[in-house]
Amino acid sequence: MAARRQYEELARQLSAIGVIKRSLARTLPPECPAGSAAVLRLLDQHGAMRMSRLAELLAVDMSVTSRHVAHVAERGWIARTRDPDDKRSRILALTPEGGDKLAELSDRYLRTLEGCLEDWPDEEVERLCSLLARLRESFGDCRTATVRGPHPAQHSPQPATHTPA
Amino acid sequence: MAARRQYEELARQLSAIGVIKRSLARTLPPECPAGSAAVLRLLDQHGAMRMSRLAELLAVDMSVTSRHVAHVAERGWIARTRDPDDKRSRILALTPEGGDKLAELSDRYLRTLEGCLEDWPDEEVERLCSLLARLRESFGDCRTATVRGPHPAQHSPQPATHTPA
DNA sequence: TATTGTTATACTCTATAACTATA
DNA sequence: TATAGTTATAGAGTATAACAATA
Repeated sequence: MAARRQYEELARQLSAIGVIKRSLARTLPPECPAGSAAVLRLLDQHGAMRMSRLAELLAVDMSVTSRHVAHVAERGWIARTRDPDDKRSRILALTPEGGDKLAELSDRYLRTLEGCLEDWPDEEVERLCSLLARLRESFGDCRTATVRGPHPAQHSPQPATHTPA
Repeated sequence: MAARRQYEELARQLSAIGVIKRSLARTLPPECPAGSAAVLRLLDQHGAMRMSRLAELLAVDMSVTSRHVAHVAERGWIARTRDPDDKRSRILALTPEGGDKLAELSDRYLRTLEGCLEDWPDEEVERLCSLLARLRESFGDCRTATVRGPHPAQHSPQPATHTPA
């Protein structure tokens, strides 16, 4: 259990990560913003899946997922087919064009990352990854146990417990 | 220099941090969203300063800073006074009311963080903080050296080199 | 009735560009 | 002419709620 001072520092660091994400997002072409890229990446990594599963991996609401998916589907980067076993569901799969797009994106994105972190030793990158993964786990686990405090607007029992990517 | 696989993993982790930030942001009262809270926090931490300095610490454009500042100023949480030495500038300072508000926010925010990370040893929190700080440094340093790639819409020479909080 | 997904609406955060006022 | 800051506008991302189709 760390000191409050450390949590303050962590809060500062977390709130400042935005600048990095925006920096990386700027490497993406205008027709494929970050949300769309994430959809392509997850479908490539995990294979075909349904909306609900994708929403879980993205860790956002399904309504948001639906919009991202519509965007990439309109451009032919993914295919949506009805699930024969449950006609409410749609199965999402990366198309060859989507695969090409993803390769192109990843190349630019990862080269930028490499460029910025070229002087980082392997182990540091590894360590950062695993600490971030663990951070997400810790947050996922305590999702229901939100601090109840003095101010009223509290959405008490949190919705579904996402367990993202 | 790490392997591409590691950068892919880091990219995944970075893109998934959003869920944590949103989780923490939900602890804030509606009248003081994250942007406003960040302004209060930085003025408390660094003392009075001008807009341009605050924009640098927030690592966002000054136009964005201006709006956040207007929001907290309207509520009496900060005071804006003209700089007598340069009447274009305005000096921003936390008011007592702003200090109270910040204390209230921080309490909720940090208790949530503590709750989620209660099983983390000190050193892990420390390590995560310093890796994140270093990540921001690495990105700040390579800000001008963006990868030039196949797609045209490249805002070549990046704007000012922010060196945030 | 419950679940899967879509759409409408609203809000936050951000950047670019045009503008005002000082320097 | 250049700089500090503001405002107008536009775009991305998100959530909530109402809805349609299916289970």
